[in-house]
Amino acid sequence: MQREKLPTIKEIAKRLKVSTSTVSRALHNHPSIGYTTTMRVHKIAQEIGYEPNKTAILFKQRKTFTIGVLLPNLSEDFFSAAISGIEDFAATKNYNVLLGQSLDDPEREKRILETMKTHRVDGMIVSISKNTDNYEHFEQLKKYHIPIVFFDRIPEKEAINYVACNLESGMLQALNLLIEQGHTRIGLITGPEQLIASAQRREIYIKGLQEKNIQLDEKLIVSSGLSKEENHKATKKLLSAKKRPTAIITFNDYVALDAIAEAKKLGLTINKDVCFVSFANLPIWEYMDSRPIASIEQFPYKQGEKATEILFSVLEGDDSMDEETETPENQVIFDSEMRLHF
Amino acid sequence: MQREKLPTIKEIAKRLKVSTSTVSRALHNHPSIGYTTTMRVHKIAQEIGYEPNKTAILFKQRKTFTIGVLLPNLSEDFFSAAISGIEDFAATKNYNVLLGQSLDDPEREKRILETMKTHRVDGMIVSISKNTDNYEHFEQLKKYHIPIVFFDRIPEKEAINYVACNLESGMLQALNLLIEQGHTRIGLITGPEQLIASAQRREIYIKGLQEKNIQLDEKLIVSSGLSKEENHKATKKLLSAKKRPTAIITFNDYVALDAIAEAKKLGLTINKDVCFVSFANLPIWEYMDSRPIASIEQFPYKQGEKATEILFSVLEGDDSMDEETETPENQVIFDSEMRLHF
DNA sequence: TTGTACGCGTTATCAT
DNA sequence: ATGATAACGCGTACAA
Repeated sequence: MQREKLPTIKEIAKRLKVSTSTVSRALHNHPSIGYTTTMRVHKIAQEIGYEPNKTAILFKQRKTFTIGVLLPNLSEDFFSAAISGIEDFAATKNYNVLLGQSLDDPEREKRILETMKTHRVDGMIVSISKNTDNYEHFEQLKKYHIPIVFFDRIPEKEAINYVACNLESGMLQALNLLIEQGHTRIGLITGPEQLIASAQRREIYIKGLQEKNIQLDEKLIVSSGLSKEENHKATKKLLSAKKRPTAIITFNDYVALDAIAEAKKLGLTINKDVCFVSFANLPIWEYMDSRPIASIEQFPYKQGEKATEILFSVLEGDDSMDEETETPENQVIFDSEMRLHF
Repeated sequence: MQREKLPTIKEIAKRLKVSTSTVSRALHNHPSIGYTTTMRVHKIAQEIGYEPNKTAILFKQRKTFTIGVLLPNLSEDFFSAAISGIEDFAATKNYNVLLGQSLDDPEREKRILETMKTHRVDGMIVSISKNTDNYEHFEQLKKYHIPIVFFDRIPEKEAINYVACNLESGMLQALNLLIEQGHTRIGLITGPEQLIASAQRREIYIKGLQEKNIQLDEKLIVSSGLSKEENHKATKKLLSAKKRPTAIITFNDYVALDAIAEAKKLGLTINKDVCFVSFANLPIWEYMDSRPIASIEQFPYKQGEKATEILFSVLEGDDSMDEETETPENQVIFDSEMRLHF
């Protein structure tokens, strides 16, 4: 079971007939150790291929120099971009990234959190699963002094650190664009009712229309469970109405893909009979002819990076008052931006 | 610097006025400990929220229950699928996944390997960077008894564990399909010369044509540095020749995207004037009208999963003879398969 | 059935 | 300038 022994400072000490403390200090170039001794230690260390045993150090220091990242999945472009941001930032601090995908399964999420906890990660960055409705397991971590920074999919709680993206700015830009282009019947495909993100989109949509004095038509708002079938259904519902919308804002890019496919199937020409605006920004859009006229960019890389930055500021801050680390600076909201595709 | 102290078995021992060993055994439900004692220990442990300190255990056991994963990037769909396979399998063994992206930068690759080593991961799964030409840093790990399983992008060495995908089966299927459909002038866009993958594709291409008695035209083989510009250039070179090919096999999906865009720009109709076959299989193809007629599927998820399985078989195997763990079973090659898109 | 003592590799503290 | 020793938290061989 036990793995082979690797060279330790003891070994070096024995060979040089000095004490382990001398070796330890020499290796850290402590000024109190004589030049020659220091040199000899380094030389032997080199020769026998000594590497400090981090597990021992971590154990002693009660730190792991590892941050846990828990997110729904890596297949979505959004999250793989986010983790790049996280990893890049963590690398600058010589931290490692322990990865877990919840796959939007609350049970899996809980299990992963559990292993992260027992592995004593120094902190966590979390984007919660779609179906999570209780946050007890996150509270748990607080007891163990493991700070969490949530990003993008954040729980509805007060005292948390988070990074998110404000959809309003981008969505209003998009609405204005559509209205300027003469669209008056603008549809909205939101996600499942229980998702905050769905409610948000709906509210901003309504607000935006009001600002421009456009009469709200409840029939132009439909929701989808986000499966392919439901996306198709939602689109069909919108587009086969008597007074069909000439533009549709979709919950995200994956919905947009299905919606565009469905619109084509219904014989409509994209960007002529009907055009789309979508949240997030698949890098692949530029290769597609039938694409939304605009995306609402939510900066996944930037979000990941910022979340990590916040996590480190908490980690490096006073541990003494770690009950209340959630200051305004630890709650960051980026503004989304509309990006034109044509 | 030091983090707050968490409950330990000492604490429990003190409260119950028993020895730490009793507590330790009770927590493991050791049969030698009396029922009441065991119960009392569990109760207190529960109350004060005791969690075994894994870092201490790992330190003692010289194991970390963590595998390191080093791959070029997570933006490519191929790798994010692969890591899902890895993570899923690792989870079944209660192992964690430490992640590192080389971004195809050999220096970064080296650094990541270094941190993985000092963090004493139990094993590694690696897909090497595009530009790596020396494998010393991998040899290093062997000294520290950290087994490596390579996948997909594997070094040209004998004694290694690996999982890869044999392109031949899929590519021959694709060639045959094209030939059956009447294509005789079939172009090939390979990658940079120094990549093994490029040579492979070239060889199989030539072999496939020979088998069907089709005269090889060297002009139909071009290589690209895989940047967007080079992809466009390579495509242009093929398609603007006097006797242009009616079908093109591209190095991968990203090349295909650029090639298709370029073909359109040249006024050609995809799948009529010219059609494409590509390696890998972007899930998004189905949403695109202008897509390759077929993909050569390389099963990233399966590769990741299998690589992890092999890693565990090595980890669980005899440590005694760890010089030569590379047995035939540890060198797995999947057959690629052609998948039609229409 | 329970307790004592030791070791894992390192560093910090207190001597010398 | 260097050495001896304790401590981090846990598991376990050996004693009682």
